[in-house]
Amino acid sequence: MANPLHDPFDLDGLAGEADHTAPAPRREPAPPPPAREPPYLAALNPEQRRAVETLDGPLLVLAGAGTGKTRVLTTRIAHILWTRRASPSQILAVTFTNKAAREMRERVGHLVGGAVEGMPWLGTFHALGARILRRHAELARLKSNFTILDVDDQIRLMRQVLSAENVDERRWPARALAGHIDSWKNRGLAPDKVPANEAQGFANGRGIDLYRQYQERLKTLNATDFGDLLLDCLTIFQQHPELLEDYRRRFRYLLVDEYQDTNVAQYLWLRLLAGPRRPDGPNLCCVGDDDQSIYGWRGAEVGNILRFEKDFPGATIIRLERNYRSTPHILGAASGLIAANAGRLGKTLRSEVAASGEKVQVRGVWDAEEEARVVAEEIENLQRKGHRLSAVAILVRTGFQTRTFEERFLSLAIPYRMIGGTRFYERAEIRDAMAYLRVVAQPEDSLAFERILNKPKRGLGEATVQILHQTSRAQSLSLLEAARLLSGTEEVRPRARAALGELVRQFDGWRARTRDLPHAELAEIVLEESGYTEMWRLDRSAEAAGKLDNLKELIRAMEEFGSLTDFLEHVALVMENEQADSDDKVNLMTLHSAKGLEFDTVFLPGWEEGLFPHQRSLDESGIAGLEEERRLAYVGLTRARARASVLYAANRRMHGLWQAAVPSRFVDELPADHVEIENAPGIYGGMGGSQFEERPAPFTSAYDTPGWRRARDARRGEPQRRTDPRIIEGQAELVVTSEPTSTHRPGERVFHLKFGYGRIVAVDGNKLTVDFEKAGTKKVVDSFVERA
DNA sequence: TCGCCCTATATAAGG
DNA sequence: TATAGGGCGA
Repeated sequence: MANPLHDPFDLDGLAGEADHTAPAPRREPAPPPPAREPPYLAALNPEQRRAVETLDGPLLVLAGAGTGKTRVLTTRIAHILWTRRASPSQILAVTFTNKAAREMRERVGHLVGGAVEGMPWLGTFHALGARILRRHAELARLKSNFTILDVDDQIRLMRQVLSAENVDERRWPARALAGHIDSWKNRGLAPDKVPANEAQGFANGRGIDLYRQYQERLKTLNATDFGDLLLDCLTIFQQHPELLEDYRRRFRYLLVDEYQDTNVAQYLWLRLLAGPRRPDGPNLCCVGDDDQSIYGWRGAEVGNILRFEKDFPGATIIRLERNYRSTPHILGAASGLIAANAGRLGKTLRSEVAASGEKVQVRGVWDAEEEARVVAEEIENLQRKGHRLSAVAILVRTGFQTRTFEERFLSLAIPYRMIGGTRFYERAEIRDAMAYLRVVAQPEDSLAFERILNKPKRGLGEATVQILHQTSRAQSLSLLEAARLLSGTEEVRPRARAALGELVRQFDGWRARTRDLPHAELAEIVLEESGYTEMWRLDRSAEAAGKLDNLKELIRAMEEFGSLTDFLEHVALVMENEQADSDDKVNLMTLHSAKGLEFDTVFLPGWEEGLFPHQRSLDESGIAGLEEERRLAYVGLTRARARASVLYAANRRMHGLWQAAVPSRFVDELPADHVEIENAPGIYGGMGGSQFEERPAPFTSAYDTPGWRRARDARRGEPQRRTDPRIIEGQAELVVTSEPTSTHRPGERVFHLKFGYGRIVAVDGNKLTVDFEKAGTKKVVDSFVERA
């Protein structure tokens, strides 16, 4: 292999590059651009056009929802190519999701007439990070065929580290450590850079040490996690400036999508690649919308976009404020809502849609079942009027909310599709199959080896695994090599010894055949000979058939790739198995996965305090969390072209407990001019008239939100009181704390809003087990019952 | 070593 | 409520 320090771009394997010849810094005079005005410019509005034509210097495009952000990005790339400012391989274009990358590639291809195979540097942060890291793997103590571990593997590896260090896993769960490490990596912090005081809370201050050990284990496994794909790049760039310089000269244009979602590591990565501003340095263009920053919880820093002018002096800022998607009412409602957030760059979206359209519908319902019933009914009405189901979406805050809708749709035979759910490559059987292939491709992948060691059952249990680990640690061997060693010694029982020997022999055989067999065929042989498929064939359970189908699908998917390595890379970085689903179905997904999409009709259920804004968000991040939730609401509303419908339920079952719910403060923040309120009769008034007033005092004050006040006032027939949206309650008030112990005693007769009268059977903290007269025995939280 | 049962736990999500 | 992981008995 060529020395990557001196000739990193030679490994590209790209044919037909314009600049293959000159490694030295140079900027040849560009050939004159074609005289004729490019056809794509005519399709742009003046601001978009300026964003496309401002090619020199840092540029921030603040693109509000529905203002043609992707069009600007893709047209800009086309324009760079058209004006001969750079060849395709000199443009770095980075996105967050594979979907966005794919769309960008397609649209650029469409604009420049097909040939964009030459854009090797268009992809997600992680894909591009992996690409760079594979070229310089040895600088990060890796081999270029390193494995990219998924979250599942990460946790298992951390468990191993924790148990090796005798850390009590019940007290310090691996998940929590994973969380810490992830957030350090998101902030670009290698173990030696983590501030000492930060890990105090974990395992008696051993957090950083555990982080270091985890990194060591990764290196011995020749593996990285997702965070390393960027973090290792940062380290390499910092330690090898000449190499960074090569990349800076290489990339004449940098384009970044969804800049508001970048975390610190991504920001540093971009800054390093952009370098100081200079004539031969790259030109950076970031596109984003601070109002759509909804990934703070996974490390995104809105600050990055807010700080752009400071970070890149002399930056041009262009606002795209013409919205081509939503009607004025929908846009008015969304704008009014988001105005309650402080610390925005500020945009005034104007609707370019002629029809004023319907107002945003706001509707209170009794519970989730009614919510689903109402939505399904409206969808059927739309369908009767000739609307397509695929133009309808239901956007929920949390995953569990989809269940009620699914049940309703199933019983009414309304076709629907779940977007986001469990992904193909996360299924257990797919992971197992992948683990076999990973060991074939990379025998040092001991995590994969351990995963399939006893799948199917080979009589290799806990005891054998322990000995394998000891041997592997003592002799610095991979688990596979440890197994090879142990299969020839007396250290394990004869049965296990034979099984180990057989497994090692099989892997040797499969590995030997990688060269002369197509990889999909080899995979079939591996799964067959290992007995893995047989295991599922013999399985009598209901899921077994589906799992076999999935395995077939896996083989089919493999056929589309050039090699086993390519396929493994794809799975690690893409996770989803693309399925073209053009059928006419209702779309069901979380608000997070709806970003970037649009629909004629959007239903937004579950606008209740605690669910949306989500309690956890408020507890963990206070006002910042609330503002992020509000941005999420903004994203939800702005998905709608013609119709948006907000719903909230008076009662919701969460974690198996019934909770009385109050309307979200966001409901109250929607400007009255743009909404039409339609409360189902009796939701916040009829029933007994006591559910708001006769609560214990601490509960009432905790729920003193605008939405709650509105519901209460509406009930009293008083005029609605609008609170100044800029005044946000202090964090303490946002936290709903349930009383730790109940004042209720077994034997008491109580009344519950949903279940009626009953007698307390047991008291556990604030949870009561109540034997209801009509509803049977239920567990409820004490604040939802009153003494009868 | 396997399998069952109990209990603790977590509910946002992409690469 | 649903599930996953740990503990314990056969």
